[in-house]
Amino acid sequence: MRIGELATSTGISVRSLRYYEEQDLLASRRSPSGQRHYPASAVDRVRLIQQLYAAGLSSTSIRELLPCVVDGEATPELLVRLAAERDRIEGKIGDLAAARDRLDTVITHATTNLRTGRHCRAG
Amino acid sequence: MRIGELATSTGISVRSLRYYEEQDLLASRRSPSGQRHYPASAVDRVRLIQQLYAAGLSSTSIRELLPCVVDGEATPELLVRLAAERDRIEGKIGDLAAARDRLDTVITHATTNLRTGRHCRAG
DNA sequence: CTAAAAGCTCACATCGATGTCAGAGGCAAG
DNA sequence: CTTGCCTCTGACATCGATGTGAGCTTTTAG
Repeated sequence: MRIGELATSTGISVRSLRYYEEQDLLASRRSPSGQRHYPASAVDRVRLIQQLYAAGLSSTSIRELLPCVVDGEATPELLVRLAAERDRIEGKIGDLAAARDRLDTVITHATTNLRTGRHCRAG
Repeated sequence: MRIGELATSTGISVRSLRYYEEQDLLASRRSPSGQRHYPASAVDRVRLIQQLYAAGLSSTSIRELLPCVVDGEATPELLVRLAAERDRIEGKIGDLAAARDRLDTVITHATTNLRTGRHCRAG
């Protein structure tokens, strides 16, 4: 498939797909005229890339780790990097959960206040 | 306390504290010579700001929501914004958990492969 | 008093993924 | 052939929190 179709079927912009290629995250065959062509498997690959981006990995990290994530095999050094990213993500989950809990408390409290007739500017 | 002390006791740079003030997130009294002075409670406030930043809120969102988070009271509109942020955070937690699980799977798999003598470049 | 340390403002730099625009070429349908 | 849509490269713009440096004033320690 060509880049436009990959874009629509993944929800990722054409610009980003070209950027992924530039970052060596996503390969493409080129037609004689220079247009990019992708196998059907590219859809999953793009989704995986997006998942890792969403998890806060940089292009560099994804480039290094993606082969292992796809293959399920890694050198000891890469295993260390994988574990480090995993721990970073775990830590971030904890931070987010704490913030969520804080907001939940506020929401509960504020809702109760509203129900009992008080609001922000009232005493 | 002055800005340097607040910086060291929160681990936030002086630059960032001034930025928080510029963003109306953190107030200060000024001495006659113009130096910022903070009450002891500023430490907690800065930590709260950081927590919200870490949860992905923008300065604008924090500015709007911070009073409510501190007071525990909110107008119905703010309650909607609070809930929206909460849901966004919740979604992000889900994304991160999925990525973490993916990495965990890879780590487990790769570790097993290593133990049984295989590695990245072997068949 | 003096020198170091800390504070002030202003302004410009950074990073990274993505948006956007320009100009040119490719390709299918009329 | 032409029209319209897709694609190409290359370059510049963006956003937001923070870094950094200059030049100057205030505070503190000796």
